[in-house]
Amino acid sequence: MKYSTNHWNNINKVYILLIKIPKGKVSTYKAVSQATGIHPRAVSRILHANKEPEKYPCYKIVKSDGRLGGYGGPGGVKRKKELLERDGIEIMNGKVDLKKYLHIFSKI
DNA sequence: AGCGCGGCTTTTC
DNA sequence: CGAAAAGCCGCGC
Repeated sequence: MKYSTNHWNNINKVYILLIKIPKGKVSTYKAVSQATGIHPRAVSRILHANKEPEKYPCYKIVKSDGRLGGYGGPGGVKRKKELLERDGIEIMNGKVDLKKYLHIFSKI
């Protein structure tokens, strides 16, 4: 099988990667997917089911083309944008400059 | 080159 | 069991 199916292990990996993202950087669903071996769909699902958003900043995960995608928290995407800007990330035309702000994960 | 459409995979209700 | 969800990729026009 191409992707991991161990629920607990997958969730763990995603959260670990999330907290490893330094301030002022973001990541993408795809990057997390590749780093963890989880399907992008599953990643989004895990992030949405995140029970501790303060610990695991799901807002730092954007789509592969730089757009924010969605946000399941209060305020929706607007809130997500604010949080990103608070971290010093510029959002131009509703998109994040991945070349500047994408965090590359070291091996997991 | 840009837009629209459908398929794919996993998790949750 | 069936459907939906915070996405991604490939194809056709």
